[in-house]
Amino acid sequence: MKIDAAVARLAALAQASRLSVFRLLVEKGPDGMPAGEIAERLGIAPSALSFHLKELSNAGLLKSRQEGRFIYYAPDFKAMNALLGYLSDHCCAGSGTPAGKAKVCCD
Amino acid sequence: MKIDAAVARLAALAQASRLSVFRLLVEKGPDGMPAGEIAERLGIAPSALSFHLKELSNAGLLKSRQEGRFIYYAPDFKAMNALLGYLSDHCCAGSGTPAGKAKVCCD
DNA sequence: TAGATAGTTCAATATTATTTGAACTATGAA
DNA sequence: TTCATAGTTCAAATAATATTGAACTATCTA
Repeated sequence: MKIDAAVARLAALAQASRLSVFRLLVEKGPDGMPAGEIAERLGIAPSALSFHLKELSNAGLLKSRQEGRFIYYAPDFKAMNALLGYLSDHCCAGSGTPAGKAKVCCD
Repeated sequence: MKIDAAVARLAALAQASRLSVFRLLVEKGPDGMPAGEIAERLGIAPSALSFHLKELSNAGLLKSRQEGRFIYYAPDFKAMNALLGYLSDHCCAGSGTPAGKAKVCCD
């Protein structure tokens, strides 16, 4: 992963509403959750949620699929994993575990 | 770690200059590097660097110590590790490894 | 078809971040 | 004490983000 992608993903997660959205979707799992339900559960206005979902999607952290008139959003676990790998390799070496050797998250 | 601290740390890293600073300091190790050398190596204006160092420090990601008229900055590996643990637990479960069981980074 | 529901987009506003250069503080050396 | 160095702080300008409500598109149901 390049530094620009890492910055983009970190920025996507560096906002309370978006981090809450992402956490909720991770909890929900790969099937995802329709936008309306996310909005309702987190108390976010629909248009604001759309904006945040787009930010997360543009950063590559969310996948979506349309089902009828619902749009289901789910985490892209590979992308999140890549981010954790990047942080582990470049931002946490030098204190014991050598870069690239740390086991991170969900493989 | 609470969500607010996670957001603060993510925001601190979600900026190209700051992520570069943090990476450089991780590479350098626990002894740290004086502000001037960071500025020179990364080509950042002193006042801008001060601003970014403060952001990273406020987020808890950097330690500093004064030595003569130099101020050495070094990563707080524990803080970074806590962030990775948070992300691993809350933002990456549901895809194999159960939350809290993933091995992250530099223990 | 019309009406209702699910989401998005847009424009306006408000809020936060970032950069710049000048002024400032503190330490060390002559 | 005076000068130079290392860094920080401040205020102003700019740029990037986030929120709101209204208008819009697409899908479903009657």
